[in-house]
Parts: sequence; structure tokens; C-alpha cells
Amino acid sequence: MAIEKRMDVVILGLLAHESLSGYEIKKRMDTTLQLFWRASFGSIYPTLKKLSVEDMVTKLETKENGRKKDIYTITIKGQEHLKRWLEEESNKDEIRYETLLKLFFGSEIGEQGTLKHINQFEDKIKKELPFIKQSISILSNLKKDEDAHKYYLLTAMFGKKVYEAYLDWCKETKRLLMEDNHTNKKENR
Amino acid sequence: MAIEKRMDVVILGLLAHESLSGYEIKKRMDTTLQLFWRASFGSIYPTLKKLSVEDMVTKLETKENGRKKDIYTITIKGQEHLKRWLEEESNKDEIRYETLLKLFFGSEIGEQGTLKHINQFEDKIKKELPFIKQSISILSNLKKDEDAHKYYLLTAMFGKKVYEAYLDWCKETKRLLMEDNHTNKKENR
DNA sequence: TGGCTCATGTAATCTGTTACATGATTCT
DNA sequence: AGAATCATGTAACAGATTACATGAGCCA
Repeated sequence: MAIEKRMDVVILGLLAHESLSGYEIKKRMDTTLQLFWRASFGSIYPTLKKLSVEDMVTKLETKENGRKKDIYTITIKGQEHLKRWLEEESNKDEIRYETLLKLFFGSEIGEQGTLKHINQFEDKIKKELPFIKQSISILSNLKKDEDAHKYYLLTAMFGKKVYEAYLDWCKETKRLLMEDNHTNKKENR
Repeated sequence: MAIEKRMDVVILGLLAHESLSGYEIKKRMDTTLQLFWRASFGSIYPTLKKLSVEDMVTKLETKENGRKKDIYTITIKGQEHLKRWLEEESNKDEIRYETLLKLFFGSEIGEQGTLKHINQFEDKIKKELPFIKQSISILSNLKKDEDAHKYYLLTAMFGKKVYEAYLDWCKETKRLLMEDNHTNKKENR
């Protein structure tokens, strides 16, 4: 495995804040954690079952207006497990940008193809950045209420910084490619 | 699988530039591509064999001063395969920072534990940044010689920008955590 | 009535890592 | 002589995705 997603601790981390169902956990992954951690149902439900067997969580079958739902709550043992992991040093940071890989091999498709990738990347980032900024303003107000929000804010700020660096790089890179292009044209005269 | 490493196209991309052995490919992964793409022998050799069967590459058993070595060369078919992938839009960009995940759950271990992670992260980045800068200065001089170097330079510049953004964020985040700490102390009096 | 979201789950499959095995050459 | 690097390879294993299956309630 490239880098594990440590489904056990991600789920425990979410449950440490509030009890949730598998479906709700998935929603968190698609929204709050979306920036740096995603997962599918095919890994969430089995992990929940595993955690249940290991007494890391307890399952409560509820019914909210006729609709049934399995709510999971973290146990002391689960909290300890989470804390142990949280206190370990991480050395598993990794970025994997397919865009970057394509750029690396850019000479195979030339300037035009490369520019297309950069523009696509730029568009995606520009579209996502407002959502991050919105999260930041919401979390800035909320952070006094609950300690956890302060930490959510830090990760959102990370996203903002990094995304802005991306945009910066896009601009600079495009200029660099254009310049070279211009120089080459002159030389070809 | 979270996100595929597309061993086929990475290897073809490297071979498009120069013929290499499996061992040398691994070295490229550990140095040049290290920033955003890594792989183990356990995936390189089987992929090489697969590509060979599919006529994407040809294998030449050589002997360099007594030491034998299997050099792989890309074929026309391989080049076409690579180009097809290069021209597709990528939508598989993903960062997975375990550090960030630990920060997200920071309220579970408190300020001190969180600061430790930030410092460890900062140290790692500070240690790696000089290497990126060095690559940039080398590639800046080389880029006139060979077209490919220009594109390598772009990815190195990406690394620099992002790493600098990380350091910026570390500084800001530490200040923010300290400030809050100070405020709380006053309130508790 | 049909489509969407809520809600849970599993089997097949894929992909890549880890760990091991083997052996030659070069450096100290 | 022994350690490190060069060099190739494979089997066991793990971890997660995809795709599918199922069913209930809500909205238009």
C-alpha cells in the first residue's frame, strides 16, 4: 500500500467529536475532510464493524422519524487508541499530483498541451478556493465556542495558503512558458 | 486502491527521455520524482515485464564492465500510449498529509502536542527546501540544452512555492496558537 | 409514480508494498 | 574480509475502490 488511509483513526477522530452513523462519516469525508482525506463506503462500514468488535466503539440502533440509523460512539479504549496514534510522529506525508507528473513529462506533448494542463489545474483551484475562504470565516467566528473548531481552522488555513501558492505558481509558470515561446520565435526568424 | 500510481505511464515517461534499467528507474523515483511520485521494486519490475509483453518497451541485456544490466527502451507503441495519457485531463490530484489529519484532531491532544507536530513538519520542510532550490539553479542553467529540463524546472518550482507556503503557514499557525494561549491565561486569572 | 436522498452492506478486483531470495561487483 | 551498492525478481499480504444489492422515506 502506498500510504494507508488509517480508516480506524480517522473514524475514531470524527467520533471523538460527536457520535455519528457510517453515512454521516462519509459525508464528513466528502466535505470537511475532503481537502486531504477521502474514503468510500466500502472502507467505512467494514472499519466500523472491526472497531465495534475491538470495543473501540459502541453501536446504537436508533430510529429518527421512522428512518433507522446506526449511531456509533467512541469508547474509552477507542479514545486511548486515537490518542496513541495522535502522539506518534507522522512521517507519511505525501502529495501525489497527476498534473505535476504530466508536467514533468511535458516535453513529450509540448507547450500547448502543457498549458492546457496548467489552465485546467488553475481553474479547479480557483473554483475551490472560495469554499475554503468561506470555511475560514465561519470557523473564525466559531472557534471561541468549541476548542475543536480552532483546529479545524488551522487545517483550513493550510488549504488557503497552499491553494494560493498553487495559483501563484500557475501565473509564474505560464509567464515563463510564454516568454520562452516568444524568444524562440525571435530566434527562428 | 486510493489513487493509482500509474506505473505504466511513469516508466514510459522516464524511458521517453532515455533508456534505463529497472534499477535506474527506481533511482529516478527516489531522487527526481521523489517529491510527488515514489515506487518500490515490487511494482517496477513486474510493470517492466508487462510493458515488454505489450510491446511498449524492448529489453536489451547488456554488460557494463562485467556487470549485467537489462536496459529498456520505449517503442513507438509505448510513445503513443504515453502521449494518449498525457493528453487526457487529470482529475486525480490529491494531497494526503497525515500531519494535517493529526492537526485536524488537535483538540484531542491539546496545544502542546499540536505544536510538536507543527515543529516536526517545519523541520522536515526546512531540511528539504535547500535541495529543491539547488535543483532549480541546476535546471535553470540546463534548460537551454534540452527541452525536457525546462519541464523538470517547472515541477521543481512548484515544489519550492509549495514548500515556502508550508513554512509560511507554520509560522502563522504557531503564532496563532501562542496568542490564544496567552489570551486564555489572562482570562483564567 | 418516479427519482432523489438516506442508509447499510459485501464480493470481486486491483494495485502496490513488504519481505524475502539471490548473486555479482566495488569500496575500504 | 566484510560491507555497501548494483541488479533482478517473486510471493504473501494488505488496503481500499468499484460495483452491485437492498430497502425505506421524501418530494414533485
